[in-house]
Amino acid sequence: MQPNILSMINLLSNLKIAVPDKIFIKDPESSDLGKRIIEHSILLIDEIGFDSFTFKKLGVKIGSNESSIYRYFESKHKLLLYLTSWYWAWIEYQMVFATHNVPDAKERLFKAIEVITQTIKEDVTITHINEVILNRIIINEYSKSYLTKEVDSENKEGYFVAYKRVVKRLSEIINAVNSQYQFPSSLASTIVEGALHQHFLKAHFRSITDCGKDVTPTEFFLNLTQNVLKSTSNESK
Amino acid sequence: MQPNILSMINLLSNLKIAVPDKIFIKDPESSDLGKRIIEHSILLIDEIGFDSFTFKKLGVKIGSNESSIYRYFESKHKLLLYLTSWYWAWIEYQMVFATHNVPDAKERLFKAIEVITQTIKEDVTITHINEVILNRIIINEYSKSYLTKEVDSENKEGYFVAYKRVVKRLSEIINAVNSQYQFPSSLASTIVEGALHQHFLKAHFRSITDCGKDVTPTEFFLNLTQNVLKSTSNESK
DNA sequence: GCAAATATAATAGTATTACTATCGTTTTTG
DNA sequence: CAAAAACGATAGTAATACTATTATATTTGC
Repeated sequence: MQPNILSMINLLSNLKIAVPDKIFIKDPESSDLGKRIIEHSILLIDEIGFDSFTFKKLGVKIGSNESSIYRYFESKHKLLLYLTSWYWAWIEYQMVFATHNVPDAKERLFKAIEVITQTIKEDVTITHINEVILNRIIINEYSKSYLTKEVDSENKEGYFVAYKRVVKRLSEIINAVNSQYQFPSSLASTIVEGALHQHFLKAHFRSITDCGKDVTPTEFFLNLTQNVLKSTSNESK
Repeated sequence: MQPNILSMINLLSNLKIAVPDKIFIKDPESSDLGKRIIEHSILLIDEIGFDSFTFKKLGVKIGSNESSIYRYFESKHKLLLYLTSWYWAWIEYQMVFATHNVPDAKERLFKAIEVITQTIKEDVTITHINEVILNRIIINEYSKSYLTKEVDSENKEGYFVAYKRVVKRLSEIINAVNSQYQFPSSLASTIVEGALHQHFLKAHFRSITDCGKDVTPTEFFLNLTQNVLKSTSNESK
């Protein structure tokens, strides 16, 4: 029997999303102040952008002190890594639930792409994290978390595992649909990154995207993936 | 008149405005110091990354003063916009040149994708601009030029026209190959952005890309585009 | 060839950022 | 209830991202 949507949502909201613990000094989930830091950093970054975001400004917003925030995160960069890790871990859970007990590989791929490319419409949990706004932050700021000179050492520390797991899961589903296809990882990473990009273009550079009112990034990437995998499977000898 | 001739005329007139003049205070091409600023900003950004790059450090490198550099660019952000505009205008030139006098639409698409996705191997010009290094900067820093709160106003000022022209040209070539395909702009923008991303993954996150020693981003995107356009053209009513 | 215009260099100064360090007070908990 | 942990307040630092001013060097137009 299929569990209904509501029970899945409940289960999701009760799950603690795992973020690599080297990212923070003190786990923000372990205290009230920590949760307020996360909640309001999402709101403030969305409001003024990550570049203008400072711990001092966040302190004012939450009625706390700059120095207290530094006891949770050693820098705003680490805080961004925390938020992005949380987001991708959350997406991974959505992917797993959406594809769970779906026997047909093509249907699993359809569901997975939907989870990855869709606009998050409503805040589904009752926690301090607003996923709708966090999704906007990912679209606008995610690249900044890895486009740094420290990317290789931070990658070694495991700061990007959540993101890489999402891409790997998608590439496995792609492979299950068509094991003849030569580039499952590149296709998966192109879909994940490309979805964020199409959402950005939709909001700021409409002349170079077909996504807008009528067309969604989901439609575009579903069509693209179907065509790519259909063609190659027809070629199989 | 033939379309390829129009294309060349178009390009020539666009090369003159390759870099919108509102980007700089004083045209760096107009003086020796200006050229040294461009030449060494490329080297220094590649060396230490855009985030650590400052006009003071650049001044030391070129034996000049911070205040003199500020007479050319009002901020390091504007300098990045200059470099990226120059890069995309240069790519556009390469695209038009490579597809010029190629009668077959599929062949034109092949050549265009090659120009956009290839690793730039050698510094082809004799100018102060090293395209190999500039290409690395675009891979590592381009997103930062538009992932800002000012993107809409800067877009209105025309700071991203060069980039948008490259995407539009590619989408036109896609359309010439298969006018039935529904998402030429999204496919084009996905290829342009995705190529940069695959190059980045190749260098830093090898586990989520198939691109590496054996496979190039060019191969991946050529295969993808062919499959996407083949499938849809077969469906044409 | 020389004055005027322009370009560049040198110096100083400002507000802000991204922290670190210290210390006192409040809150938690064993 | 005492010790530990958490938090707040304040101060301080080096660097950043500039602006402003003045002096000097270079180019140019007549």
